[in-house]
Amino acid sequence: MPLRVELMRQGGQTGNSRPLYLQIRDKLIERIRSWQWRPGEPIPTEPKLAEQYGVGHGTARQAVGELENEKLVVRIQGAGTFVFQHTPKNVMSRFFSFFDTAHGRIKPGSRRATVVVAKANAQERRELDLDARARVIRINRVRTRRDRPFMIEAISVPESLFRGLADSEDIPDTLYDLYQRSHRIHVLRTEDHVTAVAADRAAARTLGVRTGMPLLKIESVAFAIGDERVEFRVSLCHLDKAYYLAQHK
Amino acid sequence: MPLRVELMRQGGQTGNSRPLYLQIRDKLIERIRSWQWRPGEPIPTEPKLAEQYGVGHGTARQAVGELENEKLVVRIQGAGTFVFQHTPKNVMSRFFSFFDTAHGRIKPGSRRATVVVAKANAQERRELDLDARARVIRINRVRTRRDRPFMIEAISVPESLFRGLADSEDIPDTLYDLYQRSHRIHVLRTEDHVTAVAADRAAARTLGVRTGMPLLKIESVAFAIGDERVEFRVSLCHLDKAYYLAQHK
DNA sequence: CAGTGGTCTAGACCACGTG
DNA sequence: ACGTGGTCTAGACCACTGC
Repeated sequence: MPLRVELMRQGGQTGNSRPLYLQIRDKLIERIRSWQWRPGEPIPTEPKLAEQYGVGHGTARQAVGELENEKLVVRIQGAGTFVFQHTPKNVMSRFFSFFDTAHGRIKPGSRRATVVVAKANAQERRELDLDARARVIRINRVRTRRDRPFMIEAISVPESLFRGLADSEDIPDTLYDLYQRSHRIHVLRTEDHVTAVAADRAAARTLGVRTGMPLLKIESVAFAIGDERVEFRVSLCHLDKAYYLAQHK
Repeated sequence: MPLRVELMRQGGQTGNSRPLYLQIRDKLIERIRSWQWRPGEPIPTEPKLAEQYGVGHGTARQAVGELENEKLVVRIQGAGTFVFQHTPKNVMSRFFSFFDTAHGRIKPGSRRATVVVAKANAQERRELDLDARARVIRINRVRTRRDRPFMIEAISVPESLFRGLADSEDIPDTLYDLYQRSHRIHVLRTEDHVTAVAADRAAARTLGVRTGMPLLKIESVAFAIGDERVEFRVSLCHLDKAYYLAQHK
């Protein structure tokens, strides 16, 4: 028996007349967020969604179009509509915005990753919206470029959302695909606060530069479905013949 | 007599079957680019566009929707659809991405603007796609924050696109609205290359910091309709309790 | 109140991917 | 060949703006 859902029609006297396609959008997002449809899996076809929700196919289509704009699904003509799946490749191209002046996007390596669990400090609590007693998992590592260190990353995530992450054998180059695969956390966007700082003694030694050398400092928060803050990251970069790319539209 | 335009219908045997709504989108963009419809002015209503191009209203609507996504027009329900108009306010919020750690977006002032015309150097020719003999207009100025210098801007634009700009009485705080108003150049996006550098003697003196102080350096190219490169800008910023914001989606 | 853009429907056909 | 998403049509009604 086909599932049917009641929606607030425009004619309703409640004044609660959010457009049908947005109400359906919300329900579809919830079905993705709740893991009913998993990354890489097809969602029902547009005619089926139209039938399930008792609307015309144009309206169902409009709802799916919203999900597509928010990059929650990918439509492939002739094949179907699939829940967006983070992969190392697309995570890199979407969220890793460091480029070599001559040779395109930097393909970073990784070194010396350490993982610890601790009580969240004030900055972590603020950036991740945590309460005073919350704990975080901290990942520290050095990223390399042509096998030489160029960036120090200090990553903090709420322990409550990432149970088990601290026990991981090793930390892969890209995390957002891991977050999605293993922790059902679907990162949709990041916000980077960028400044320039002088290398302190420790950073200088790690990066192989002189103390006082100008470094790019990026404080970044990642947001998941529902604009939930799920990761705080501080990166210190020594950019030699390289740059950080930002676009404004 | 109503204007009629011939479009390539899908049935056409040429194999040239670009969707109607995209063909119409192109024609609408051209009418905006050519100044037939000016910034702030309404474009024809959707029923009129449908009639002009001999398509259903849904198709005309889809074409206008594309323009809206590209921020070339603004739709206002009940009123009409208007060519997007840059204003100091919206230029700031869209393209000036410097924030005070405590108090939101920085509202910069401006000092000591100088304007000169010269032969384009190698970097300008590369960034602006100019040939060897091309000339540029260079604007140099110091931007202030709470009345103190915090950023040095060196702006270069092709003389061929900005005739008369060099004779301007004074340079306003925001340029993209001026470019649109006085030179018919509609900036749609910018691409920023960000690095950290040490302040040299001149920069340090201008910004009131010690030589060697880490500064944010931003090399930015502005693109207009048709992805034409229309401005190259180098900014040197001393960010004290402030940051540059970038978002990735 | 007339006219604008916004939502919704139903149906037709096209382009494409898969089996 | 079939089923998917993509395009296009025609018509109805709603929500909003401005006269």
